[in-house]
Amino acid sequence: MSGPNTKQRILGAARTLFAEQGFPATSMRQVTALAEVNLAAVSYHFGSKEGLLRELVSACIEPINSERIRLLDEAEAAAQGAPLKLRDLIRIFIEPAVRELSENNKDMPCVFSRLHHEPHPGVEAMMTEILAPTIARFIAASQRILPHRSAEELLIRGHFMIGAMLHLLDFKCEELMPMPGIHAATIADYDFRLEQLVSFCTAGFDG
Amino acid sequence: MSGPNTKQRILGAARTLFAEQGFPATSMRQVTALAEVNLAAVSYHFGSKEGLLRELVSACIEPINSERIRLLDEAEAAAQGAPLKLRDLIRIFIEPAVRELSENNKDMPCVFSRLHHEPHPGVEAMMTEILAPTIARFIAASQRILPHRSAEELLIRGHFMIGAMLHLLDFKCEELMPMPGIHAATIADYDFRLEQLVSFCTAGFDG
DNA sequence: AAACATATTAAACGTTTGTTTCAATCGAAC
DNA sequence: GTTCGATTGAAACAAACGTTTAATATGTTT
Repeated sequence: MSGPNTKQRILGAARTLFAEQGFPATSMRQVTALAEVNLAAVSYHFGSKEGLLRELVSACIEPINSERIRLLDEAEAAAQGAPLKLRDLIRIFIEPAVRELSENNKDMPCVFSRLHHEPHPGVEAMMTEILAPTIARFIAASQRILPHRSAEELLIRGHFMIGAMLHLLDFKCEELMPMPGIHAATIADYDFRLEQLVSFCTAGFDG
Repeated sequence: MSGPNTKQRILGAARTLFAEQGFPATSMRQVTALAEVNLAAVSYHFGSKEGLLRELVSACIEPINSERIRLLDEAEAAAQGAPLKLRDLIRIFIEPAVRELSENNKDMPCVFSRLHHEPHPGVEAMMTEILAPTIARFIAASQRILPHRSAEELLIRGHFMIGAMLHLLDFKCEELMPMPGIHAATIADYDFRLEQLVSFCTAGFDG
């Protein structure tokens, strides 16, 4: 029994728990208990714990990534061969990920961030496989904007941008916030975060 | 028997394995096998698996952190009350961590990075406890340098800097590198990485 | 109504986990 | 040389792990 869609419930519970505890520390019994389904349902629907992870990974990454491609296609078509503005390019890369933070499930970006750092070999390969075309296009576009910078400089700065973005996605406002003179609500605001990150990376890329 | 110093061997093995696989995915049997010591030695010397983690955390963080404090004291004394240069302040924060990458055990920065993202509650508390004074001083110093920026802006940009730095520390050159026209040796060079990161963050902080 | 693939259940599978036990061994102080 | 605390060794502990099994229920097709 257990509700109309067992598979979706498992995915939802896994998303929450993987975000909170990480993949290796989360047991299938925790997942199925939270999803209120039978333990064997994971093996039945996903084959294994790793199969569940792989399906969750694509569900997390694919939408963000294809939105990036879509925005990039759109912007490059509108530019008609001219280089994009650096700030626009960076926003195209960052905004789809940060937007998940405010719109959809708030666990998703946290999983997204954690997966980037997950030492699990299958996940690493999957991430790079999905992200490689996007990164290649991003580097190419940035080379047209900043022709005086070497490919190595742009690549490593792209990595800095990803690191800053992931750290923001994984950022719980409650943690480091007992600081004097800090208005927590300001930092919690998604638009503030997004604009700050875009500004930081835009300046950093050409700095 | 098992060598002159069982405790050190366990710490070394744990550092390697935690860096490769993360804390939850690493078993005590793996650690003691690599360290070539008896399984019970972990409980004897560290009380528990978590005790081992906690001791490893301080061993990883403390030297980096106290070096930051030392450099900051030194620079502020030399400045005689005048604000530091932004680039110098950022270098003070970044260089001690990146230097571990080139000088000491190459696993250490990877653990350091991974610990920042470890959802383990005890570790999170420990990290913030150790890092809080340093971050507070860094924010205060940056406020003197960039008085036109709000405390919220500086705090969140400090977070971006930490994210970029951690992502660099966790960065394995072999992973994303099969890219056309990229000279891998350039990116592998620690001085190149450090200078790029300092430039990126310096520009980003005031961008 | 009978047959069917699909889905869910409860129970158990064999392993592996972190930790403990207790005897054996070590290294110095007396 | 003996005593004593500190350390190591081999073995076992209960608990939790991912996965599998066989039986039951469900809903659709003949």
